[in-house]
Amino acid sequence: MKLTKDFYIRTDVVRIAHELIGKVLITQMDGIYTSGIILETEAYNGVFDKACHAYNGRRTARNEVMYGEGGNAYIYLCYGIHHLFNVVTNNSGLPDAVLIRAIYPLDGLRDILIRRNRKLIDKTVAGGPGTVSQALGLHTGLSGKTLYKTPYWIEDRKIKIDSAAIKVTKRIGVESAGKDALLPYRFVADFNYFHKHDNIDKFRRDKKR
DNA sequence: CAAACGATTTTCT
DNA sequence: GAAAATCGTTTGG
Repeated sequence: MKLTKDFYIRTDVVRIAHELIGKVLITQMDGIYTSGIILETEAYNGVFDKACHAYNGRRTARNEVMYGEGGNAYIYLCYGIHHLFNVVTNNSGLPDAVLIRAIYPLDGLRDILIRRNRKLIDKTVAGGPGTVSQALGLHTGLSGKTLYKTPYWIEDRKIKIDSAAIKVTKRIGVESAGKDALLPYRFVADFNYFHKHDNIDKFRRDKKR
C-alpha cells in the first residue's frame, strides 16, 4: 500500500530514514513503470544539522520545498551532473529530509537498463544516489511534487528485513559538516540481501520484468 | 559579476 | 586509486 501523509509528517527524520529501508520507490511517467526496493538512506536533520541544506535556517529557491509539509520530494543537482532524490519529512517550517542513496531494481527492469545504458542488473545499476535517479527517470524538473501520486510515490509491500541486516553508519560525502559528519544517520541494506532472496518475485508488480 | 563549490559517477592508469 | 566530467547554486567582493 502507498505511504500517506501520516508517515511523512512525523518529527523523527532518523527513524523515518530507518523505516524507509525495504519500502518500494516507484515512478510512473510517459507510460513507463519502474521501481526499486530502498536499500540505503540518509537522514538530514533540518536546521540543527550542519550537513543539511537547511542548516541554521538557510532558505533559498533551491531548498524551499524542504520547508513545506512532509510528503513532497526535494530533487536537486549535485556536482553539476547528478540528480539527488530526497523525501521531505516533518511539519511545515521544519526542513527535514531523507536522501535515497540506493535501490534494488524491482519493476520495469528493461526500462531501467535502457536508462542506465546497461545490459544486466547488478549493484551498480542503482547503487548510488545519482544512479537511483537515472534508473527511475527522476530529475530536478520533478522536484516539489507530492509523494502521494504520480509521477512518483513510495509503497509498503510488506517486505521483511532482518533488523540485523540494516547497518547504521555515518553519512557519505559530508566531511565538511564537522562533528555532524559523524552522526549515525545512514542506513544500509546489502544488494545481495534481496538479490539472493528466495522469493523476490512475489514483490514485483511487473511480472514480465 | 566572478569564482568556488558540491549529500557523485565514470573512466583511465 | 586517482582524476576528470560538468553546471546550477551560493558566496564573496
